[in-house]
Formats: sequence, C-alpha cells, structure tokens
Amino acid sequence: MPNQMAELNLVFQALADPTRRAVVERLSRGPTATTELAQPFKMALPSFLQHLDVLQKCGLVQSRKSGRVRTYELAPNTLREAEDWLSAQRSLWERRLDQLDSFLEDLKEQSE
Amino acid sequence: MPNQMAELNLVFQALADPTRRAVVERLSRGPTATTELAQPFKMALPSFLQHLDVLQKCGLVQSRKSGRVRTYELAPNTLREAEDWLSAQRSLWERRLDQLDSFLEDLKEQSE
DNA sequence: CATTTGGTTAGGCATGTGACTAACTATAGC
DNA sequence: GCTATAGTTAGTCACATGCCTAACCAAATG
Repeated sequence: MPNQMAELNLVFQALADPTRRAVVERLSRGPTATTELAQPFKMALPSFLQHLDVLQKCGLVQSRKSGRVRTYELAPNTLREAEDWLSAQRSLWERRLDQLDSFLEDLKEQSE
Repeated sequence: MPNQMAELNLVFQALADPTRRAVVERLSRGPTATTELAQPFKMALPSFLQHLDVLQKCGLVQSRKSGRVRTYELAPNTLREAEDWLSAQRSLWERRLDQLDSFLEDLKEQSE
C-alpha cells in the first residue's frame, strides 16, 4: 500500500486549512447542503467550492446531488486513517520511553 | 485560545509532506542529529533543513545544538493536539449516529 | 593553524494554492 | 414559459512552497 502515503498527503493538506476544518466540524454534526455549509464564510461560492473539492478528493467527505441541491457528509474512515498515523507515532515514542525507563532501571539494579 | 487554531494549521500543513512525516517517524524512535536524519533523502541539505524548520516552527519537533552538531527530537504534545482534534470530530460523528439510532428506536417503539 | 566536517544563510526559480469575477447550466416555483 | 435559486466552469492573479546552488560560519582534528 504505497497509496496510503499519497492519501495521507492529501488528507493532512486538506486539514491544514481552517475553512476546511470548520467544514469537517460542521459535517461531524450531520449532513449539510452546499449553500448552508457555505453560509458562515464570507468567501465567494466558487472559492468555497474549491475547498469542498479538496475535502472530497482526499476522501474526507462525500456528496450526492438530488435535484439541484448537493448534500455533503463526513466519511469518517479517512479521518480515522489520519488519526491512526498520529497515534502510531505517539505510541512508538511512548514505547521508546518505556524501554529507556527499564534500561535505567537495569542500570540501577546492577549498581545495587 | 484562538491560537490553537493557528497551530493546527501549521501542524497539519507540516504533516502534509511525506519527507516531514518520515522525519517524524524517524524521531518517534529516538533523537537524531541533522546529517543522520537527512541521509535517507536525496535532497540537498538546505532543502532538508527547511523541512526541519517547518517541523520546529509548528512545535512538532525541538532541537538543541551541542558543539557543531544539532540534535532533533520529537515533541509529542503537539502531535497529540492534532490527534485530539481528529478524534473529537470522529466521536461527534459517532455520537450523532447513536442519537440517530435511538431516534429510530423511538419511532419503532411508537409504532408498536 | 590548515582542513575537514556539520550546519547555516542568501537568493533564485518552477509549481501549487487560495482567492476573485464573470458567465453558464439545471432544477424549482409561479 | 419566466424567473429565481443552487450549483458549476473558466480564467485570472497574488502569494506560498519546495527545491536548487553558491557562499559562508564554526567546531573538531591532524
């Protein structure tokens, strides 16, 4: 899965923008239509659409259109993949500290 | 803390680059000096240094210099802040689904 | 003290990103 | 069918990002 990496690039890139994070926050409370989603932001609609595209292309969000209104919703799997990467790094780091601890313990025991 | 947001921008931006994620992965296994960190990458050292700067400016990494060698290490608190944001969104989403479930349950009970 | 070694600074260049306006398409409602 | 509404497409522009080379500084080391 070398593709995982490419996806992480896109996901983190997507989350680096406050507008897009705000959209994710909004969508974590439930599906929402384009215009309603856009409302809190004072940017032009096409600009806002670009953000939605970014979110969709990286898989954080999906949408379907019925009639003339397109509704977006969160796709939590992708969110979790990012979360997993982060927690993996942190747990590696913590394990290393544990090893360091027991190494220091050993040293102490030897000197006793 | 409106500053939290600005920091998240920088952190996710930092993690959006595969070189920088690789550095974080390396550092989660323990502190490392600049040149050794740079070795696996075929980019010029100044380019690589820029990546380290990005990681340091957003607080993911810290460094100190002794003699002429600078050693980098992971700063896991920042990592956790990003992780927390992600898990908050996901848990909001999950809670909403639960509510939806019990809403549907209620409907079902009423019709019985 | 001359030289290598580890790291840093400066400046330049191609590409990517995020915003805008203007013009367009397609459904809904009267 | 006409008009308003929801969304889309196209094209432009300023600025940020990521890479490079060249030159530099500072601590080992012979």
